[in-house]
Amino acid sequence: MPKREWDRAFAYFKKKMTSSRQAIMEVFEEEKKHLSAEEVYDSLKGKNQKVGIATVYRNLDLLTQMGILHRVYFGDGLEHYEITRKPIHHHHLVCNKCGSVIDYSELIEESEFISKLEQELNTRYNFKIESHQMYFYGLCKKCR
Amino acid sequence: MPKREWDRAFAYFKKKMTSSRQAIMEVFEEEKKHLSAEEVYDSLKGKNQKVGIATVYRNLDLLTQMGILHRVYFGDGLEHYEITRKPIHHHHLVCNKCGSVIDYSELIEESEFISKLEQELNTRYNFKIESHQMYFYGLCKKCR
DNA sequence: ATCGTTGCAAAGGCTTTGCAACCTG
DNA sequence: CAGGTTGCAAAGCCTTTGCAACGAT
Repeated sequence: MPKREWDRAFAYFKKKMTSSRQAIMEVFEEEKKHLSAEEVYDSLKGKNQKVGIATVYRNLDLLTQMGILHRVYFGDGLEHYEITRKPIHHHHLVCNKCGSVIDYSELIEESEFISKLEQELNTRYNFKIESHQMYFYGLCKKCR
Repeated sequence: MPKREWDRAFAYFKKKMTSSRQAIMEVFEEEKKHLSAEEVYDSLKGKNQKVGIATVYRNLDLLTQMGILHRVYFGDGLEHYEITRKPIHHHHLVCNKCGSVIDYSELIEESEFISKLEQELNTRYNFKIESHQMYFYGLCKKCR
């Protein structure tokens, strides 16, 4: 959020801070959820910010590489993006019927458990786990 | 695997057992991993089984709906499919650099933990969780 | 014989790319 | 000013669909 941090991050990656990028980040800060490229594009149009769809894709990709956003996938054929909020991870409950998605913050026991699990997996498979994603599929309140 | 079970399953869903379907399932049984539609298609071609790509897609979809296969997504833009092996779930370690994927079977403590977690989430969000998927991203043995 | 299934090619949907004009540091 | 960034349209991919011929029950 603080504009300073943005500038620093962009400088570090040798990227420029443009109005498109700022506008895209504002969309995520306002909507606070997982958005597809087209949803971001539409949201910008609604705010009279004329940003081409290609630019939206390019910047979602850039912001993902910078670690500011990350991709999530719910099985509907589109990539979605959400703000990376450290250190609070969140996972998703996806409704198999209506496709709605509930975000929930990792419970404390859960974070602890996963952390231990990651250590175990790192050892066992000589891996270096950097992040994880968990999806639960089922029926939501309305559809069950 | 037992052909009998297939016949029963297909009869139940009012579908016919065709040579294409049998060939597709054989590919999964032989290769025993997550395959994309095109990988299945290529594998069939290699076996001199002429099955159109559209048929591959249609049957992967059908088999998924029947619960025989399920979809997984590793972030590379393609859907992958794998055989559903009850009751042993497995999760994935995905390398951010080379894209390789390691499958590992859920550890016992893990199954237990997730099971409890699912109950908690069902109560908390009035959900009915039917399945889950977990992905760990990082660097593999070769790339770390 | 009926009705699901297949192949082919065309269409569709999401994402990427080429390139000239534009803007930031 | 130099070099990253943008918009537009075209191209690229993966996936789905229409339709006539085919095949399983």
